[in-house]
Formats: sequence, structure tokens, C-alpha cells
Amino acid sequence: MLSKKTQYALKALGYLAAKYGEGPVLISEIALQKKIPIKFLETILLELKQNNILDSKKGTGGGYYLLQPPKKTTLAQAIRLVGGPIALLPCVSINFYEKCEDCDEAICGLNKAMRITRDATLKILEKKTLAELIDGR
Amino acid sequence: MLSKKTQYALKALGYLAAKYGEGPVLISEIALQKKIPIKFLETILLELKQNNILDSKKGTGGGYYLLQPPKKTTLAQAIRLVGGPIALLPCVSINFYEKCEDCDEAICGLNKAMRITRDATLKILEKKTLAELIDGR
DNA sequence: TAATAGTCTATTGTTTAAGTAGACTTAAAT
DNA sequence: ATTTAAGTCTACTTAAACAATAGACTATTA
Repeated sequence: MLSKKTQYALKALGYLAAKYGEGPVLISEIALQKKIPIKFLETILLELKQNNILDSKKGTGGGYYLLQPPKKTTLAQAIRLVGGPIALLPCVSINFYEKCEDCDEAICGLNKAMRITRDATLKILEKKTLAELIDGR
Repeated sequence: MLSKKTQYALKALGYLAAKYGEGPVLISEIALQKKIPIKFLETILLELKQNNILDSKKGTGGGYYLLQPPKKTTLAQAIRLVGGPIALLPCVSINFYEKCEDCDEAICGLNKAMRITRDATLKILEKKTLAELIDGR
């Protein structure tokens, strides 16, 4: 299961994807529409900005907006930036790999099963983009 | 990512699968071999017993053992019993479903993407069994 | 009846999530 | 220039979930 933080990030990105090209969107608007605690959302959006997925404008008429068209960012990228691992186990994670202390990965049955699972998941998440998060598509 | 508890459960089940038919296996042996905190493992095994995946014997020569042949239990069953959701979001979970407060699931893009991901994951985890957790298979 | 090994209750520590408060910065509108 | 809007940054607090530990209790075998 994805963390709340990641879930919120995906919802916010979907909201911004739907409004792409319409100028900055208020944090408060996203928080209200997607039912996200506003202070928590602040930190999430800031993190996404620092990772060059979003940009922002201060002051009147300010807010957040996607730096690139929705199709340019995959769900796999988005999840990894804020939420961390996509794989079910550390020992089969690509970006958050940790070695098992108790097994030889070359012959470990659990490792093998989870690697296959991860590949199936990634195949989907690396193809889908923020554009797919827009409702009714 | 699966919780530590679920990871430990899968490792223990894999160990017991490899020893299926050889009589009871000590908690302490599993803990030692799979590097699992023994007290934590105790509670996990007990839970698996209460869910009728394992049985146990007390006293000298006692220990835990699989109630059924390894092939009879799928990884999806095992994960659900101890670890909970397999899906990435509550709103696409089969066994731990929770409704979204902020979206109409029929048209929600995020819901759709995560449902497709879940189906791909389940297709694998419902086919693989504890037998596949035995090393070198 | 002594030793073995699982069972049960209770507690502690750590991490994540969430909420709160307030000061600061930038930009637009007046 | 001043006011207002809105994001940025720092700090603290609380609550819940997750992980780990301690010790007493029960059942079984020798």
C-alpha cells in the first residue's frame, strides 16, 4: 500500500494535470477539492517542486503548476520521488535496494517471486503518466 | 512495500515449506536461520496458526509446521492474512476496501490506473504458492 | 517432576501521519 | 509605497501504527 503522502501527491498531481495550461492553482484549492490536510500538502508540493516536477508562483494569482505537460511524467517517477519503493521487498527494489541478510538472492524463492511481481507492476507504472490521472479519460 | 511483519511471515513460511513433512520446526531455529527477532516471530506464527495455515506442538520435539502441502497456500492468501492489503490504494483493495472521500471511482483516473496495477499483481500472487518460496526451485 | 517449547499479557520504543503556530519572502493590486 | 495574497521555512506537539522486548503461564515429553 502506498503511504498517505504518496496518495496525496498523486491526487494533487492529477488535479494539476487536469488544470495544466490554466495557470497557477492554489494549495488551498487542491487541499479542499482533494480533501488533503493543507499543511501536509504544502510540504508535499514543495518537495515535488524541488524535484522539478512542479513550479510555483508567489503572491496574488500565484499557486502551483506542472512544469511539463502531464504526459512527460510517469506514475513510476512520481511515486518514487515522494513515496519511495514500488517493489514489495527491499531486496527487489531498484531505487531503494537493500541486501537480505539471510538469503542468497540468486536462489532465493521469495526474491524471485517478488522480482516477477515488481516487473509486472513497473511495466504498467512506467507506461502510465499524469495524463491518465485526469478523471474520465 | 510489505511490512516487516509480512516479510518475516513469508520467510518463515518459506522455511517451513522447505521442511514440510519433516515434523515440527522450532521457532528459535526459524528465527536464527532467517534472522527474525524471535519474540516478534512468535506472534506472527501464532497468528498464522489461528488462521489455519500452520499448526504447532508444545514440549520436547515440538514446533511449528504447515497444516497443508506448500502448494495449497497461495502467496496472495499468506500476505492478506498477516500483512493486509496488496493493492496500492485503499479504494482499489479487494479485502481492505475503503471508499475515497474526494472522487467518483467510476471516472477517477487514479483509481483506474491502480486497479490495473492491482490486477497484474494479483494475477501473479494468486498463482504462486508457498512451494515457490523454497530456494533453488 | 524436570526440562522443553509454544502461549499469552503487558510494555516499550520508533516511525509515520497529522495538526498547529508563527515568522519570512515574493509578487500583484491599490 | 503600502497592503494584501500566497508560497516558504522552522519548530513543536499529538496520535496512531508498527516493531521489538520481557516475563509469566501452559502443555508435552522424557
